Amino acid sequence: MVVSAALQLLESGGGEALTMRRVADQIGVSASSLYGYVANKEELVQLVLDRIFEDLEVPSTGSWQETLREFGRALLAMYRRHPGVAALTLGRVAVTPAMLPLGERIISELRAAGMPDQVAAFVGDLGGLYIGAIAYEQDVTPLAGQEKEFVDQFTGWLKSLPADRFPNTVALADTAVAGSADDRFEWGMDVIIRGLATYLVVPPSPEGGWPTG
Amino acid sequence: MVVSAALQLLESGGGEALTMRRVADQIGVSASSLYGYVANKEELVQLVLDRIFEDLEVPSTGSWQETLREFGRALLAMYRRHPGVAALTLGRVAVTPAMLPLGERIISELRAAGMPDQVAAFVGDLGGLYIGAIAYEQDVTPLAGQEKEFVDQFTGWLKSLPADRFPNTVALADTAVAGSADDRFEWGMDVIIRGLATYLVVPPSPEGGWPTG
DNA sequence: GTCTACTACAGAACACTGTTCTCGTCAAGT
DNA sequence: ACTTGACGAGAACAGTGTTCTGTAGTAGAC
Repeated sequence: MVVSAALQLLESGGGEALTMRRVADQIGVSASSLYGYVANKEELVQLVLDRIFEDLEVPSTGSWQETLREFGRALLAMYRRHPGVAALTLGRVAVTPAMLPLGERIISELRAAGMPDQVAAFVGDLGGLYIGAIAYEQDVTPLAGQEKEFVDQFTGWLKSLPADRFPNTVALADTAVAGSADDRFEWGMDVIIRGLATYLVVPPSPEGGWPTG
Repeated sequence: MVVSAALQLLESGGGEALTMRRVADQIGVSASSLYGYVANKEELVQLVLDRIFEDLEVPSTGSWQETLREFGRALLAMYRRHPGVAALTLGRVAVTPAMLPLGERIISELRAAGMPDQVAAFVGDLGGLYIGAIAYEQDVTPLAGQEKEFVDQFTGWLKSLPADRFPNTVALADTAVAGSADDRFEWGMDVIIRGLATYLVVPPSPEGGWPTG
């Protein structure tokens, strides 16, 4: 009830809209009465996080690489559906009951593929941080119409730098902003997955390309 | 003047201490008068970020791997010296003038090592996100004395899960929380650096270990 | 039937936040 | 001497999370 109202507020207004008074209004109750349902805002946030991760599941693919990639995409898509949530997961020990089956499946798949235990245990931390940070960044980034103008202005600034002091920065100005946000996200996941692959006890064959799925 | 006061507040009280009224008090001025020095809090934050990145420099090492690693450590150490700053960089297009020489040096080193332009241009984004997210997490995490107790409690919770439904989670409970925060950070950088190495136009020789410096 | 205990809620209040508006003071320029 | 402009203080506004106090209504006990 209260978490549904909170989710609705997040969807329509982002993280700043998640206010005790607004949640109370949403369910037709005074702000002070909210504290009958919930101890404080922190508890409300935890409930929201748990609810949200209930909708996620780890896809069944052939390879652990593709599983990680697909799950990462689903996670990012979920963050995008609920703006403001990424900011809530960062800076919080965001391990809710709903996450347990997800972590279990991923660890299982990684171990089955021959990944050392230490790596399998840490990969959730690394991936969660990366995707959470990306989602947070895109949350707060200037949106829609302004974005292109902003990017152009930023590129222009980089290009206008003195080429003798910043030759590489100037040279790569266009490259740095090339590609969509999705492209950058996919590339980052690629780096991480390629890095993880080097920990396999059965090393991949170098010729024929790296196992990126 | 104002940024020095702001930095002092961050050092002693963390991110929540950075308040316009407190900054004003620190320099012996009323809150409203602060707006004579600074347009708004956002501008003050940008000034703080720029000041902070002035103290950083990219070390000169033999390999690009060691350079990335050393710079990453310096960045994390800087975040730790100034609690609350990591939260400011995340969710903000945190490219200040003081960062330009740093980015230039890193891009230069990567290109010289044979890294494709696209990778060299993106690596700052990926690394900055990862380190910023880690620093933010450690910022907000319960500190000092409580930490060990909290970790033990968390491990206990994981181990108490039904082993038939979460066999891998239970099995790796100890492994997941093993190692210090620094260990986890170093490992994450290792994954990223190993992943980046796979993009080199001159591929590293697989036998003899991966080039992790 | 009456009284009591308890629950759910509302309203006001407190200590904050960023920001703006208005006012006063004081030094420099003409 | 008078004006102008800068500088800063104080109050105020619209918010925030949270707590305290009071007030209905309702269930159960005698």
